[in-house]
Amino acid sequence: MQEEKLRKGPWLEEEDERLTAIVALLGERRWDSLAKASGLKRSGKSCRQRWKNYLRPNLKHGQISAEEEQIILQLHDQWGNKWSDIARRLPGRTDNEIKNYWRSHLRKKSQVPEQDLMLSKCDTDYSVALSASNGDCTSDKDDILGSSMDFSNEHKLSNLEFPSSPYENRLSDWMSCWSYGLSEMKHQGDFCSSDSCFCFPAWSSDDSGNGTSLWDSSTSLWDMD
DNA sequence: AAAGGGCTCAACCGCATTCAG
DNA sequence: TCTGAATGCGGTTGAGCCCTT
Repeated sequence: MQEEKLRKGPWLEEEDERLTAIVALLGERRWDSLAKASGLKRSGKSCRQRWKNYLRPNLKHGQISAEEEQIILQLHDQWGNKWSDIARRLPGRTDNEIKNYWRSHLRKKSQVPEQDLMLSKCDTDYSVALSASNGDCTSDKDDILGSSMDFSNEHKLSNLEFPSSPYENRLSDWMSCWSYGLSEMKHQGDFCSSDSCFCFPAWSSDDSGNGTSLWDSSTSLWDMD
């Protein structure tokens, strides 16, 4: 059997759309399976990274503000190269973005030599960190559904092959609901995100919208049973 | 206008950690 | 408890853009 070669390099718009749609459907986990399910010739790892750093809703893509810069400087002073920790204090920013920004803009500004930073790391009161606001829930991806859904027809999700783990079996079942689910979601007109998770407002059922969501917010898991 | 050097940022890589069976 | 898979993280790379000469 010949393993198909995985794509590398910059992502195409179509790939982004596919990934966005499949993550909306299946959630942010099991990236390998998700990569296969999407039909993308990308590794799960690559999909995960693309999602986290670029496609995830609520990401800010604009310039880092002066306040944000101050925060980065301050936290980097405190914690060193803990990019993911710093990113958590800056809603909408990714660790990658902060890391790049620090390297290109702030490294020279930083007063502390890099090797000393590791010594000064401490778990001081994180409250410095800025109660970051969250209101910024607007998403550029409002039209995700509209622009991406056609691929379900073109790319034959039904042809997917999954190994036989329980999750993947259930995933297969899910895929068979694909078309129905999408049209239903589209009808609902809104699948919003909260933090890093998508949740479908109502998955199925009657016209009144009293559907049952399969997203279990208490466990942060999809209820596939 | 062309060359080249520096900068930015998306993406890759490898290791560490966590999770699930 | 062990082991393999999945995920998280930080460092590095490289393409493309911009600025200077």
